[in-house]
Amino acid sequence: MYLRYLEDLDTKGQQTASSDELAHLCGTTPAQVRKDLSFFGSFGKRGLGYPVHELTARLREILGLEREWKVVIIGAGKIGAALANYRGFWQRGFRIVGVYDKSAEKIGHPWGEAIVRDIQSLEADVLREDVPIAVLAIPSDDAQAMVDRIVKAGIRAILNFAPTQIMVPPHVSLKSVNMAMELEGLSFALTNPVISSSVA
Amino acid sequence: MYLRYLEDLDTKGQQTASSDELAHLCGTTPAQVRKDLSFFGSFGKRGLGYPVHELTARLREILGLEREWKVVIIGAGKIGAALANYRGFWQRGFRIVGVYDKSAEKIGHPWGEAIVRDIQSLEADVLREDVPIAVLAIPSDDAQAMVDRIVKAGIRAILNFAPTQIMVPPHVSLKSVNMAMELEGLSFALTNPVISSSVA
DNA sequence: CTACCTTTGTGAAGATTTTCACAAGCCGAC
DNA sequence: GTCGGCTTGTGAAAATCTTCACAAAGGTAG
Repeated sequence: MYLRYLEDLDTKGQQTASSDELAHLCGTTPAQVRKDLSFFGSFGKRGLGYPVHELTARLREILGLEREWKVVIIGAGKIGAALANYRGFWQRGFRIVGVYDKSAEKIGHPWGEAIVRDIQSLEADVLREDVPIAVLAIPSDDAQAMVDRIVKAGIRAILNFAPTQIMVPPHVSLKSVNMAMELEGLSFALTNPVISSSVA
Repeated sequence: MYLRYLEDLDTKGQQTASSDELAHLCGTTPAQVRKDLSFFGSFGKRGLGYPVHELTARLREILGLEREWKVVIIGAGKIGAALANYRGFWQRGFRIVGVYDKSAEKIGHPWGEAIVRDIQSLEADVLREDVPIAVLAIPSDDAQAMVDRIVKAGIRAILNFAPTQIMVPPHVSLKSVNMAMELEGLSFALTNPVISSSVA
């Protein structure tokens, strides 16, 4: 999040930013900003603030965004389409090297700039190209089995959009996005205005 | 999350579930399950576990899912399309009553089962139909201005997909989903295998 | 060079969340 | 009945996270 706003400031040509300013932009507190950044090192100058350009570069380095990452998308549905077309991914160095589906109607057809491939060839492709990241946009029922397959093929990080709990071995990183659950959280907040403010 | 798995168990006809079983399904601990549920009441029977069907109903009630919620989608792009077609929303009682865009090429054209409307008519529609929830799937630069508009029109909850910080008055609920940031988290985990396990 | 204003970095304090551990209660068997 | 095996609900302890508050340090003006 800090990177997101530091890049804005850098584009605007701002030289330095105080923890106070970053906190306002990110919706947090100055103390939080300082503690967070201090985890990775001592980047600021007392009396001045943080050097925007330098800190931006440093955060990109810490996050591993100075290189390109190959990504496969599994499931050529609407969610996959939204992700593939999302400019933010490309800008951040994520390169979609393949889109896979199991449905015969989709296989072989063009899809954005890529062509949908048969999911049968996924393992071989991932192994050959050494792809580290997979985005999972398939139905819940198939999700865990697919995860087991791609983990065996060498995938080391998974972004999961199936609304189900996924198990991965400890060396594999997993993030899940569950849009229905987010909406349900809003429903809860609307239904219980008082409680929800204390539960967040 | 508990609801998600309780519904599965209920469909399978399972009568009761222990905190141990729920914890395994949800990827948490039995103590956590019991504390979480105890916040809302005392639903279990000692020696037996929680009554699946009854607890399911109770959680749906707590979450406000026993009614229908009108939702407008703002931004007729790929993300909006993915959401509109997402069966999970309908199943949970979220009814998409309108899709809005500002681009003249999209306005008036069919889009799923709805027709894309001019964003100029958004305020009037929201006021007339008393729509409580908006999904924001537009570029970051326009997001805050749009939020201010729809809040003024009476929207009380917002699900934001723009990768930017949004400010809302205290009576409005906000959830943000930032897919680029999720992927960056994975990049960080791949780059710093040791640290990331301690930072999560 | 000094006085003063600003802002970081960080131990310590405070707040919150998670885990522990066990009494209380339910069930079935005998 | 009552015994024994389970499982909840919950205070208390432990762990974690956030905020406070202030010494240390950079900058600037005179």
